[in-house]
Amino acid sequence: MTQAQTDPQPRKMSRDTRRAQLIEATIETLALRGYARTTLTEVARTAGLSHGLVNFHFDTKEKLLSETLALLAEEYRLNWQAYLERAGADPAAQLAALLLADFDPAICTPARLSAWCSFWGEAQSRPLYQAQCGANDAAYNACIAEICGQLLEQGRYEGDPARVARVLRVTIQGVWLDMITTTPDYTIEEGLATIHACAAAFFPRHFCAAGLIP
Amino acid sequence: MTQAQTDPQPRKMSRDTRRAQLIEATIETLALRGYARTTLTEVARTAGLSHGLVNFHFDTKEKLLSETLALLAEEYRLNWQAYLERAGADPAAQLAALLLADFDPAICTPARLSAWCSFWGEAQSRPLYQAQCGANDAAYNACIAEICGQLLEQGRYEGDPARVARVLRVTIQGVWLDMITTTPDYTIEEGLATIHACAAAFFPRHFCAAGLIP
DNA sequence: AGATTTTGACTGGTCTGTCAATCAAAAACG
DNA sequence: CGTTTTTGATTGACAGACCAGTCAAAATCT
Repeated sequence: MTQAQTDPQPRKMSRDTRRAQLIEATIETLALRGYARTTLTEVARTAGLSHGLVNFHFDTKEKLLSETLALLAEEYRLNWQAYLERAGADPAAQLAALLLADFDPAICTPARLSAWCSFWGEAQSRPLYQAQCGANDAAYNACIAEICGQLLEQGRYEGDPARVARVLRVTIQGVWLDMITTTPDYTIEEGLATIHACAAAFFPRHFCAAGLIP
Repeated sequence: MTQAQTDPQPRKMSRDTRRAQLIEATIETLALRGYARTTLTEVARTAGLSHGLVNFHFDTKEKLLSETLALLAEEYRLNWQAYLERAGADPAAQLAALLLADFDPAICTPARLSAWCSFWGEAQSRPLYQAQCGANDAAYNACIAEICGQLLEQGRYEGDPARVARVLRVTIQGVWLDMITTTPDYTIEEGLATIHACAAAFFPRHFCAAGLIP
């Protein structure tokens, strides 16, 4: 977060450090003010820097926003892939890991959720969204569909893998949206419970309201 | 849609007609350009009018957007309540009606979905969203939770009514988001099939992939 | 000293909201 | 019924504010 205002920050920092700092400030500003009122001056002030620096490091506002979205997409991808890797080979455990991943406290913060929502809401940024997230989204979809397919087969459940996978995915997205738009007090636990209820409906012998059945 | 540009529109029209016309143009503009790039001039041009008229009829841009959201919220509420009324007293039929309602071609248009998304994404408009939609959302939630409760009991299903209801609701929202953000070609039928798959998972003796079981 | 980062004033452009003038329909009048 | 007046919708030019991007100068580092 901002160590702004009263800081004797080292004047010169590595390019990457400054860029990361500005991107983080962009996420915060998107969350706090929304896409429409996110100005370079506001981003710079949140980072405790002057607005000229934004153009120095990113050339244009568009590139700043583009790289912000790229960062969000990349950290999202790394997160679920890490969870998946730790889950082993069992499809039920893999699915449980994927569901947990999206509620990891590093990913599922108010600021990041709001920032995502800002990008979704901005029609202008939809081609940008496709460019930055299309490949990742496709990989995620293929992955969760594959896992659901295995689990359906293993548990002799009925259902179309692609549709079950899509329900799980959009339920997560819908819960995310809920966490942003509804009045405060929607905890990560409640979000997880909702998605686990959904998983339990499709895979009652593998999931319950509390999550994966051991 | 716009009969703009080449029109010999009657010069004087009723206040309400013009206001409705401008609100419709606002929805289109939000969908096409996003919240951030929605300007009064653009709205007016879409409506085939001069931009001075917007301020004449709505005073400020903020009020225009506020009334646009109010219209969306109201037509949404009227729609699901009408579906519900036609459904009779059976909870399964009521739930089927609620699910269908959100994919009614009058509600579920690209422009309207995008406009909703614009409002969700704009942090600034979140208090406005609560003010305009909070009561409606609460009524909807209470309604679908009640119906799910009845259906759970009637069918001797297991599950928490509030959570089942929330899964269904956020799945609809998630599908809506999908229909906007993913590359084209996501039909209403596919959306309905997804939500029906979800309902079938919770209520397998009442719903199947094709919808309500007769 | 030379290289690089950082600042903040400045510019050109865009947007919102205002307003005086215009215009068409309705009302009042002869 | 034709003419004039009134009403109120409509227009487009304009002012004030704000913002992205530029740049010369300053600060800092090597």
